[in-house]
Amino acid sequence: MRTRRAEYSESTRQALVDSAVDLFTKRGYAGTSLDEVVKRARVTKGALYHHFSGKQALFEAAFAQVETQSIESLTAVISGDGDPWEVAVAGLRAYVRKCLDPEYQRIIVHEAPVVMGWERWREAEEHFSFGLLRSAVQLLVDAGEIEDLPVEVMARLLFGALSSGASTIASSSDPKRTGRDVERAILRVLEGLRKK
Amino acid sequence: MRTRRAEYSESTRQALVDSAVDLFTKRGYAGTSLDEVVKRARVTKGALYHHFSGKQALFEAAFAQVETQSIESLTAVISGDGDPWEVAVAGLRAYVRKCLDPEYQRIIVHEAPVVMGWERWREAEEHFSFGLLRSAVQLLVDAGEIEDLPVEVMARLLFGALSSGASTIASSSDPKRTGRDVERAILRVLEGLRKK
DNA sequence: TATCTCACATACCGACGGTACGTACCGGTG
DNA sequence: CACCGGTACGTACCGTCGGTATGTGAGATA
Repeated sequence: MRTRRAEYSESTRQALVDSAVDLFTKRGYAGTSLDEVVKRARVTKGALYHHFSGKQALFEAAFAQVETQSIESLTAVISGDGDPWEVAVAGLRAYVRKCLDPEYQRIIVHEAPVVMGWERWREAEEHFSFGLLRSAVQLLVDAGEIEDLPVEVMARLLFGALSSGASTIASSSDPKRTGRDVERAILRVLEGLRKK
Repeated sequence: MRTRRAEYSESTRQALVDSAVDLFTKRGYAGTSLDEVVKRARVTKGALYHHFSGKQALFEAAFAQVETQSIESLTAVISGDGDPWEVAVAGLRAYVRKCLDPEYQRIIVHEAPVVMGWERWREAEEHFSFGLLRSAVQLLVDAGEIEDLPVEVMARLLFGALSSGASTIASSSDPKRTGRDVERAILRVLEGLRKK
């Protein structure tokens, strides 16, 4: 049953999350006040605390929204069932591009581990970007394309390297050039792991 | 001229920084109140705001202290002038060990980029751990040990991978095993970049 | 229509970062 | 030795912000 009240409620919740994503991206978690969030969403703190248990919960909702959108755009790239190596390379490129999105970079890469705590962040990432990356690495190992080092660890290292690379690109004075360098370096590292 | 007054003052400042390092490590930046810091240092906020312009400045002092200690222990490892490759490997091992130190991991790796802002963190790191790592990479390239990809980018990627790897080890249920896996994986990546 | 419920709004509290101002003590000067 | 200037704090207070308790009105229910 889809009542009108429920629609209003969902709309309010969505407005709060959108506002949160926007402000957390611009000013960070600590720099964003809930008063600002509710003001931009044209509601009050009563609404916020009705939908979320607190600031942390609101952040996690913003986190989930950004990650969900990312997953959608990434799976579209990966779902093609061509040569595993080609697919993996395309996925890498797509992920680096994603990391350059301000929302993703600020909320997911930089703030989330601190705000949610590294342990909880890691757990949440299992179902999102990191989970996807690990499956990709697993595919490459299964296909015999790269050495079969422990997948979990390999994925972690790659994840860290990619995030760091994306941050470097984003704050570079010549993003285009740095972007090419990062891509080439990552590909070169993968080539180094490739079985002949 | 080393007056007694200056010694007292320096001692007070040091007590504040030590207290800050300890509390920031245990509870993080946001979770640490300045009242706690000054209480543990057995002074008041007046003293704190005499020595530091605010909470951020106190954090940066803590950051500098932890990094300075790290630099000292790392340069000791690297300063040996043996085979560049051996020195680099020893340096990598030493850095991963450093990342497992709670103070370093929490303050430098996790909190600093968020608290100081990524840009400022990057700038500060030029004179500390990252600067050291980049020189090490530069040495390997100059010695013709690895491919001469852009050093800056390579160092960034390696830095991110190492930090991520260290976090993985620290939160692993079997740190010893994970530690070995991370070391092996990193070395394997470097081998892949090695010129034949 | 009467009632109930829930999705908010309003008013308020305590904690915390930061500031203004007071003060005691050290170190130099006549 | 008396005096004085400045440094190194301590104390009292303010504004902001996250969180809570309670009121209320529109929409669902019978």
